[in-house]
Amino acid sequence: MDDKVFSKDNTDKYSLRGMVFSRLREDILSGKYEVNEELKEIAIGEELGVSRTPVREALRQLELEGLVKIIPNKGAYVAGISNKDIHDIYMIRSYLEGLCARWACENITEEQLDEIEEVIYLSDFHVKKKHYDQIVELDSKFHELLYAASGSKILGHLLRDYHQYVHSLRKITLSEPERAANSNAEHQAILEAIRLRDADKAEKIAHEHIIQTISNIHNHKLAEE
Amino acid sequence: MDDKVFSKDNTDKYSLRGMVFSRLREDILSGKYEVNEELKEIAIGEELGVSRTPVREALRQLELEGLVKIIPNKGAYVAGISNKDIHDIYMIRSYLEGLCARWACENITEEQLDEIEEVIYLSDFHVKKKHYDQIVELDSKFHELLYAASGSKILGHLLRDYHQYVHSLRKITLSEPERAANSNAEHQAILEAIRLRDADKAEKIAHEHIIQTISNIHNHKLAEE
DNA sequence: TGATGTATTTGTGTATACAATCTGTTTTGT
DNA sequence: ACAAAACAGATTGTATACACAAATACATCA
Repeated sequence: MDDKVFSKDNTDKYSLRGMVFSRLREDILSGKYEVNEELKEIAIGEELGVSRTPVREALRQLELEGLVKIIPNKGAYVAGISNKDIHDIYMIRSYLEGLCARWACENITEEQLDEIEEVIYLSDFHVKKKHYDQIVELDSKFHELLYAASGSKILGHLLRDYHQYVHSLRKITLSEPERAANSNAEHQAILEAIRLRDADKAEKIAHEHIIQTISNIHNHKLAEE
Repeated sequence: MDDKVFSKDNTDKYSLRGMVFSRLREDILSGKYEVNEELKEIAIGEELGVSRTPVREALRQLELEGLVKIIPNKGAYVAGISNKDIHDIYMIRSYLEGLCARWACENITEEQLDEIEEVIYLSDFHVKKKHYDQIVELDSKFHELLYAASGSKILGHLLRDYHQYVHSLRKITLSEPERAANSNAEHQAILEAIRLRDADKAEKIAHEHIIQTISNIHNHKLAEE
């Protein structure tokens, strides 16, 4: 529900530009637009009931995120992300989450450790009850807390970006019961390693945690088709 | 010289927005603005001789890059990057360049291998002649070719971003003769590993290559102060 | 008929005007 | 004297108007 916690900036729902930005990103990621489809500022503006200005700003930002390709004096086109892109993002994340866990070993406070423990504990409960929405929410929270614990503005920024990027996918991946339980067990293991300040182990487990997620997505995709 | 090669999008010099964007980024990274200094749209517009519109769009994009913090209805403030941020970026890069080298093992073509070899060969020459500008240029080119060889749009995008980010710094780091020579030797080693399709080795060397750069920067910083 | 040049259309690039919002201060009432 | 409210100034948020560039269609000419 409360997406604010995970958004690093004010890019969200507090201005027309933010609205258009989120909306377009959602629509592109969800496949509402064809890849290479032209995004006309006026048309989008009319559809959303705003003028060109917020639309323009949103498009320029989406370009930086790589979801839109802008050709000067010509137009904006949907870039979209392929299955390979998604796979790449997870691979990249696997490395960076590892690094994040490593840094967390050096920087995390007792309070943060407790907070993460609480999240895992709560998540365990919801896994048993099969409350998938809460599980997804708590999974996000776990990673968010880890990002904060890394003590790195840059790394946090980056991981949050990718996290949001694949957010829609994650709802799917975690909705498979066994995976949700395993995932939580892995979170537990990461926490333990960090608590013991075992950087090598924490990095390794966090890394493998994301790799696990990849194979899970892969299975899911196969099952779909 | 030819910066275009490294820019993934048209964010550069082909529009007022692009101009303002590059200019502001440069100015923020080079420390022309104080951290937390307010960036007023009108003032910047007047200084650069453009209206608010391109300035606004540039600021919104810089926010996404993390260089500017925008408080809604209030203003834009310089976020800047600290020495720790730079260190973090290099650490992140060390992992990602490793991954990049790994993927290059799987995807690189013979032509690309030859091209990289040529760059290294040329660079060797300029190192001996102490042509620092060309060395920096070729170093950029080496990495750029590797990014392309990874076959990953996402990873390439990301690494190019960070590469640009620390571009000003890199001019310094490579201008130390021994480092330039060592750096080139490391490039050679990376190339060899990739040619032999030894992913583990390629990843390891590429990773350590960036780590080396970090300690070099560290030394340099110490020498400065 | 085909090619070329021009006019029209469409859409972006930029500038400016106006509305909403925030901040700090002054004023006013107790 | 102090607190709360109202006001003034500045700055951003949005809308609109105009300028420019690109694409297209059509007409003209070889």
